[in-house]
Amino acid sequence: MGPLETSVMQRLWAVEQPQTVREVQEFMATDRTIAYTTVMTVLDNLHGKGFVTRERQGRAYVYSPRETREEYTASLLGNALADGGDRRGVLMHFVDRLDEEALASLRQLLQEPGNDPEGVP
Amino acid sequence: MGPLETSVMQRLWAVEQPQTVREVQEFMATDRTIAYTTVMTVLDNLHGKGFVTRERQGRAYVYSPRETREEYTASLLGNALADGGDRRGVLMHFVDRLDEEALASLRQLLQEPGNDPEGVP
DNA sequence: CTCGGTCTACTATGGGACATCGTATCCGGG
DNA sequence: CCCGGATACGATGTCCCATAGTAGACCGAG
Repeated sequence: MGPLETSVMQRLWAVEQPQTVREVQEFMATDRTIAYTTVMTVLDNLHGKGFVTRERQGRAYVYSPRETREEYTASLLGNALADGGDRRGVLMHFVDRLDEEALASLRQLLQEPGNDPEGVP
Repeated sequence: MGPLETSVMQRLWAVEQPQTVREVQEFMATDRTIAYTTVMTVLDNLHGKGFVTRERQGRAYVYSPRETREEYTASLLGNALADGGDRRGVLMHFVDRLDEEALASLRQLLQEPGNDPEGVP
């Protein structure tokens, strides 16, 4: 994903409501100058790549992220881990560089036993 | 990093000894046809980007990876985590998708208290 | 000392992805 | 029916990567 595509995604992630092209464009135009059609193309590309979904609302499309930002980032981590060599070695260096806050989060998340898929009626 | 650059790095990581351009080229030429100068350019680019170091050995350079594959991958994970939104949320989804083996590694790594930097004379 | 082979440095070209936007077309409301 | 806003389509420029040729440097063998 290129930088502009990333900016657009971050905008979609930042607001709750699905956004029209115009809404995204107007927001981005506060920082930089950018044509309506540029934003439209980017959103269309993101849709083609499956990063966002869209739905007609009247005449316009409204765009929403397909995954939350955190889900998406977690996928990136997972993929990198999957083809990055020895997993144990990778994880070792990874935790080595985490700060205390992240370590605390991780420890807690690992304690909660992955709520075993028992009968939860 | 492009696919060819990745292949070259993986070769450097796979062997222990620093490699000359010719050695890398000969290895890659078993799979595909690739010119000596192509491999040279790639190694030179990787050097320019800081992914490999090189040293003169006689007339030729010998190239070595700057980091181990696992260190490099761990950096990728770290960077993704750093600018991928709420870290706790990311980690939650991340561990959710790990298999038992990875979870076991992680649990063990987190138990070992980061050998406190006490006086180790 | 000179020749030839090997190595590097420099340069060039083509493809693909991204950023950028203009024009043409379409459609619903007044 | 016509207008304004929206989309669809396509064109262009740039940058990075893959690919490789050529020229020059250097070293060892006669």
